[in-house]
Amino acid sequence: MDIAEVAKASGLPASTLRFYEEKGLIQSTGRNGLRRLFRANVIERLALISLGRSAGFSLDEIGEMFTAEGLDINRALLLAKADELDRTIEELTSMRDGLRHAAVCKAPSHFECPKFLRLLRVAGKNRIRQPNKLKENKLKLGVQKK
Amino acid sequence: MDIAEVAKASGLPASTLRFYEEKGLIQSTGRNGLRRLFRANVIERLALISLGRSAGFSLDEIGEMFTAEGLDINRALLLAKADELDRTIEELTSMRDGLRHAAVCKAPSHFECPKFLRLLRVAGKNRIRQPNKLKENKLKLGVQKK
DNA sequence: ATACAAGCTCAAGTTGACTTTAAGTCAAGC
DNA sequence: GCTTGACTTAAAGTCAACTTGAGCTTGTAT
Repeated sequence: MDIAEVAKASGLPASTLRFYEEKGLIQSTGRNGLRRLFRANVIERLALISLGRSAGFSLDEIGEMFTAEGLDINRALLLAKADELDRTIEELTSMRDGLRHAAVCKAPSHFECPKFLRLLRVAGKNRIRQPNKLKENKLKLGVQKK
Repeated sequence: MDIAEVAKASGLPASTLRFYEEKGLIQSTGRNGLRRLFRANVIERLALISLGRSAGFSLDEIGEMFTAEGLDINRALLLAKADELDRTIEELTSMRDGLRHAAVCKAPSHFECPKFLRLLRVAGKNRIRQPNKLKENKLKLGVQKK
């Protein structure tokens, strides 16, 4: 496959594919002139990378996961990330409840509302970065049937 | 209060306070020579800002929330953010379950495991940026009693 | 044979939320 | 009078994950 096909199949721009290759996350298997050639299984790779990103792994972490040939998934790392997600989920949940309460709370100042004060205590940690303009993400992974 | 006191009370470095002032998120009420003076209620402001950040608001969004004097919270914005949190929570939950499953799954390739494939479909959207090195966040908000 | 769209490389730019640095001001203490 | 330390400013740096741009090369269609 050439880069355009991979881009289309994965939903990722060619620039990202080059970037991922440079980072060692994917490999091209040769060139046709200048042009990169990819094997079809790169799509699966990219799906895994996308998945990892969604789960909060950094590209570096993802890179450490697949060694040499094929994808060797580090189970401990997975479980650790799952635990981290648990904590995040809990915090986001309090946050969501707090926001809903704040929207209807009648206390004259939020600082006089006990729920709001509890919310303040819950916050503090767990700052969320604004995601990278995820305009429309159109990952078409129907994990192709050969 | 001078900037050092505010820094201590809020847990935020002075550089961040200057940055927030420049962004219009907090105000200093005057100067003693060159030195900024803050009113005590700036601590509450900072607590709100921290809260907003934790809930996923950008600084710009937070800035739009408190108009002029005092904090005027935009209820619609709050509810919208709460809904957004709901979606995020759902996705993170699938993600977490998927990770836990992947860690124990016996299928020869993850691509042969139906749960894993479902996980792949759930992902796609909702990329999480690595949080801003949140070494130790030590917000000491005991919301001071006058 | 020639045009041209699509690739290529390498370097620099973008974003958001800060942090760091360099250079300067100032009150207090020795 | 001089040092020290806490503060000031403006500008530059950081981080991750990409994106963009300039300028060059190529396979393929006319």
